[in-house]
Formats: sequence, structure tokens, C-alpha cells
Amino acid sequence: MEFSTFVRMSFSAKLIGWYLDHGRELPWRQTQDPYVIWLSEIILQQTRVEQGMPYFQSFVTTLPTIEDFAKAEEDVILRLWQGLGYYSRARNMHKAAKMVMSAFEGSFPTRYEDVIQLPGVGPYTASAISSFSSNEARAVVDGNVYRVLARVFGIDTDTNSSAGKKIFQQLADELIDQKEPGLYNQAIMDFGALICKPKQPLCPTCIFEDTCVAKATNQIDTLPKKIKSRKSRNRYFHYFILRKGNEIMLSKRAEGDIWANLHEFPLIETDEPADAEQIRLHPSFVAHFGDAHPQPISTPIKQVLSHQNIFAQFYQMPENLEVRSKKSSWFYTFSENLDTLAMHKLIFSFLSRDHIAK
DNA sequence: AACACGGGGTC
DNA sequence: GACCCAGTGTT
Repeated sequence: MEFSTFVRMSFSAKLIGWYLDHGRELPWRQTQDPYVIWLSEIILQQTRVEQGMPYFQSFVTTLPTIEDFAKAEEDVILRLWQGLGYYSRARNMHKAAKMVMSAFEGSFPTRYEDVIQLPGVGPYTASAISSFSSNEARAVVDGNVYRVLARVFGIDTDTNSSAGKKIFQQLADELIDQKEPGLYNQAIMDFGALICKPKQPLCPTCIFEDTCVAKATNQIDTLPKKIKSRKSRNRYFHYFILRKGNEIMLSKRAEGDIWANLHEFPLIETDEPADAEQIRLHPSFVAHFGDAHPQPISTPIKQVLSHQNIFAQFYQMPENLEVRSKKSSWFYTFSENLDTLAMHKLIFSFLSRDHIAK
């Protein structure tokens, strides 16, 4: 097409034109089934496409319908989710699936006002589901959209302030293609992911290079702006490996903290680093294990989370140790069950390093 | 408005 | 180490 024509094309027309030529082919784009789209969108919250892809495949295969999802045990959902992080997404999905069965008679909603009622579905996800499944004109605003709009239009408002959220949503609502909202939403996100990347964006091939404010004013590296989050705290986890015959002691974490409802080993947490001798004398350790000697296994593992640094030390406990008092969350299970129980990364990566023989 | 909530990739 | 990722829920 003529260059002068292209310059005069609308923002959305340029984007859709670019997308039809250069967009990615992703499995969840082959369907309009709101259930399948919902699966993909929840999985992709704060998660890269490449990381979410195998999880999407296993969810679709294992739980092909919303009814399958609603009827599954939460532990099954969490096991499928194992390793993806932000596990409240999985727990909320289970609640949402049950809500679809009861409040929507098993038919997954497609309207924005309906889907946003579901737990785990906010403005972004409701816009995505409604625009992709029924072409409702709701503009998605995700990390990609913040970046593209902030740069092209030179907006320096913090994207995570309430003012910023409002401004970017309003602009997105004005820019969305009213005829092809679903296509437009896919297009702007792909464009942000492939061209207008966070680092080293591909400005020379960008369809907005001639009009991009950030490019013209040398702000590519400073936009979008964002309020910085606070730094992490340190936590020290001491895990105890207790075995009795073919069984091993596990614990299920409670709600209200990281890794809610996931399995791990019996744990003592300290605010400061502690060595084996300090742990042996810890009141809680004595209450549970008496005068037993915990044997440290290798060196501590550091696990970095968004707001926490976890330092985990694993201890081998004497074989067939009789535990004095057992927390209600503790239980013995056969080692082969480790394949089916949902655990967090610290635990399954420890297990996979062959420290535990099955 | 500020913070919690995972795990992995990039520079 | 800092920042980001197809964000949402709670306080």
C-alpha cells in the first residue's frame, strides 16, 4: 500500500493490518469457546505465553469442559497448576467453575458484565473473554497495552496508579476497533509482545515509528512509568524429612500465606537464619520431635518470590522416629502419592534432585 | 493507595 | 539485581 495512505490510517487499522500479517498462531486463538478462552486468559495472567502453553494444553486435555472443571477435586486442579505460581488463580478458577454450573446453568458466560462476576476475572480478563468469544467491544489493558500506548502517545502517568489505570483504559476504549474488537485486542497485545517490547523494542520495523512520541522525544527506555514496589523480606524455612517404612510425612499449607493449600514437609519457620543446633533446641522442634537430631541435607536453597526471599534448609530425621505431637495439617502418606499431590516449587525441585528415594 | 501473591526470562 | 510477564483480590 501507498506510504501516505498508511500514515493516515487509524491506529486500530494499522494494528489489525500488522496483526493479520505478523500475529502469532496460538492454540487458544483457534476457538470461540469462552471456557477455553477463560482457561488461557487466567493461565496467562502475569505469565509468559511460552511458560503457560504446556499448562493450557494439559488443562484442555484433562478437563475439556466447564463441568469437568467444576467436578474436579481442588487438589487435582492445584496439581495441574503445580509450578505455575500465583496459585490463587487455580483456587479462584475452581470457585468460578462451580459458579458457572450453578448461576449460569453450566453455560459459560460471554458478556463482560457476567464474566467479571466470576472470581479471578477482573477488567482485563473480562474484556478478553467477551471480545474474543462474542466480539463485545471491550478494550483489554494489560502490560503490553500500557507499554504501546504510553510510548506511542507519550503518556508518562504511572500505569499502576489509579489515575494511570483510568487514563489508559479510557484511551484504550477510544482506540478499540468497533467492528473488530476481538481482532484489535489480539493485535495490540501481540504488537506489544513482539515489536514494542520492554527492552530493545524493534523501532526500525515499527508501524508507528513516524508518529511515536516516545521515539521522537527519546523516552523509549523510560516509558511506561510505574510506581516501584517495595523490597522483599527474608524468611527462613526448616523442613523435616520424616519417614516410617514406605510412608513419608507431609503437611498441607493453610490459607492466608504463600502456597496456600499446597503440600510440603513439616516446617519450622524462623525470622533469622538458624543452624541445626539452634533448630534442635527450638521449642517447637522439641515439642514435636523431642531430643531427636536433625541432619542437614546439603546447603540451603534460596527461592526468590515477588515479595519474599525464602531460604529453605532440609533436614533428614531419624528413620521411624515417633513424633510426640503432630500438627493437624501433618499426615503420613505413601511415597508413590508424591506423584499426585500438589506441591510448590521448593518441594518438587527438592524431590526431583533425587533426595527422596521412592 | 499499597500490598500480597510465584516462577521464570532478560539484560 | 532490577524489571517484566495476556492481573486480581484484599486491606
